[in-house]
Amino acid sequence: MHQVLNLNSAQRSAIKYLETPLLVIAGAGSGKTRVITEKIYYLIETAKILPNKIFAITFTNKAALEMRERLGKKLGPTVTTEMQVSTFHTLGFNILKHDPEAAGLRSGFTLLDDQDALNLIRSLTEAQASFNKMDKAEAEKIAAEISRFKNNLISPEQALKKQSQTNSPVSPVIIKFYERYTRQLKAFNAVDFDDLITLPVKLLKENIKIREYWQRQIDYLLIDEYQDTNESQYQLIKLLTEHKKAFTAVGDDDQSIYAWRGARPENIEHLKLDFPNLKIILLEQNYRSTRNILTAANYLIQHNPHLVQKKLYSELGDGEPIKIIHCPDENIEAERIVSDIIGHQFQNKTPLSNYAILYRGNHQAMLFEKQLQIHRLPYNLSGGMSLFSRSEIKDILGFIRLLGNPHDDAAFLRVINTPKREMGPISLEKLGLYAKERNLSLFSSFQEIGFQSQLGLKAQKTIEKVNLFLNLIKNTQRKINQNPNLLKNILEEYLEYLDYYAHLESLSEDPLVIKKRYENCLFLIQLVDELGKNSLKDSAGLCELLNRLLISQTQEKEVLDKEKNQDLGKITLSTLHASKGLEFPYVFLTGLEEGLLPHQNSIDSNTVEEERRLTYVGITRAQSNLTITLCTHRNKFGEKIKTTPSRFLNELPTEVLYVEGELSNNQTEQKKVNSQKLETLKQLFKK
DNA sequence: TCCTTTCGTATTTTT
DNA sequence: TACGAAAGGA
Repeated sequence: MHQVLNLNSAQRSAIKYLETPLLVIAGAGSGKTRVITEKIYYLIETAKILPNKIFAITFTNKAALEMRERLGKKLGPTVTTEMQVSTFHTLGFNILKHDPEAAGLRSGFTLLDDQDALNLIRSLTEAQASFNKMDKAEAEKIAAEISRFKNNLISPEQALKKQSQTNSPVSPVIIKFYERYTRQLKAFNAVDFDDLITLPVKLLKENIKIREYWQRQIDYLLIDEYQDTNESQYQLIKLLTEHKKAFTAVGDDDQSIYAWRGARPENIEHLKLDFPNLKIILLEQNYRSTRNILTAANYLIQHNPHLVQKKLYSELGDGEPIKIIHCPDENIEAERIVSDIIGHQFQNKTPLSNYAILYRGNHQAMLFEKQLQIHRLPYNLSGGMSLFSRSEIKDILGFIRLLGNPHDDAAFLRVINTPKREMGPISLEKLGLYAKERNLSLFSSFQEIGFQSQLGLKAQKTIEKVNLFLNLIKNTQRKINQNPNLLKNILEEYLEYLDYYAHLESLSEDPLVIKKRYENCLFLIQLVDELGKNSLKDSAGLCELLNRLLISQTQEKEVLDKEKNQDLGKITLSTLHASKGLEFPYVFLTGLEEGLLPHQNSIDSNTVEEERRLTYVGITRAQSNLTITLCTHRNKFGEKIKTTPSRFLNELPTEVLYVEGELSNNQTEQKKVNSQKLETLKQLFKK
């Protein structure tokens, strides 16, 4: 029998417990990932469950990849490839792909990313005779409402019914949009990201055969970050496990920071009700942080109501007190933190990757960036735009999508006028109208004589240019069907044909940006080529390839990883949200001011508890040193405004705090202190 | 149709 | 302040 070493008793029992459904409440830094991977190992080695019957669900591709990596080290690559480690969305996609017709789709359906979805919603107003496109903010609101309906598994009809019965706060206009949007997706044979969960739920609910098929596939299910599940994801879990009831959910209610995106931490409570013999195990020993840091975290989170009482403890010693620094304003805050890092790094020869600066909103990052650039310190910025939402990538992706399915209207709209072919919104509206009347795709409509004569004589040039482009697509399709391996060449030729480099040059002045963007294009081509190497049979197969690319941006990760490994010497700049799951020896938690953390909107909408959890997440990122900063004044929309210290500061125990002298409230004085410090450092560096 | 100016508005983000 | 989107001119 396999021995599990170096684990505490709670971890061990979480790994070995198989009798009933299990919920593991895993505090920050309690070795959660370790427990999941060890459990999988245990399931295979001791419980003798076949690897391909073990499913593990995560929220992000990053987490899925990480888990795979860890398992690979332990179990070897062959076992790992058999295992089903995937995100919710990938699992949903696989379920849909297995039986597309039963889910009301045709095979080769298109996956719209949220930008496409947003554009689709915006285009719905145009057709509604009001000629002005709705503004972006409005569309985003509607998209969010639609998403909320979907996450709660409410169909347009149900929404309408509910609307008429109760005085629901959602306007009938939005439900109308929801209904039209759904119809439109169906017409395109397209799904959005939410559909990747909701359609499988519907399918499994209604179709016993398919439900039983999937239940048979899964002998044991593990769910990571359970507190982040929304209603539809929870239903999916329930449907997949209701037969065998063999699963482990791992989560932490105190780290639930995505309620605004539909996550329902109360699903922890639902699990108890739906599975009465649910076993709950708490992981409370923290292996990450010193005692002082954990004391602060425990005190803070105690101010939130709890269903399950949990108290993290550490055996790593008291460590340093938590430093609190008041700064006159945000510029000095940034200066101060950066100079502290420089000083500390110089004295201790610590790698820069040991430092993290955390903040509530992305706009705060700019100041830190500026300071780091001044001092030529390399940094890693969290978030940023995903490769797939970059415009240059969308241009190529749109072309590939059209090759896979010329009737993909969203893709058509994306590429038809980039670079400019004199096909502006007016002609496009005519085209859209023409297409709608005849129930044709934009691609087909444009080629009809009837439409081209509608455009009139002035548009001869436009027609010529667009036709040239449409013919290119048709010819390229033919080429791919003859030899799918030519894809790479074809795409490279396409860039040249477009004179895409020149196009990029017209968009930006910065030669570095232009180069980077062009490299992104080449990278994408490489990616598509590798992904399609052995699986691509014809142009229609491009659809699935692209869907996989959109759901799992995994390949991008590989490149990023290479970069990351090279830059062990980079400071991390991250939002609090993006910092979840990470850890750093030295953490700076910035901007603890009312209105910023907690954010003003959360104060207005009574969701300060989530902000407290966000702060809790921030504190528990720190391993040995935590510095909290706040400013007495902060520029807000161009105006300097006096701030109030965050209420969270009062919720920390004074005995673990070291508050730096209030005397430096004076701006000029603080500036002097900063520059003096830098001077001494410069002297030191010279030696 | 496209380029420039002006205006309005401001969390968090993954798939 | 700083960005993106609406509006107005060529």
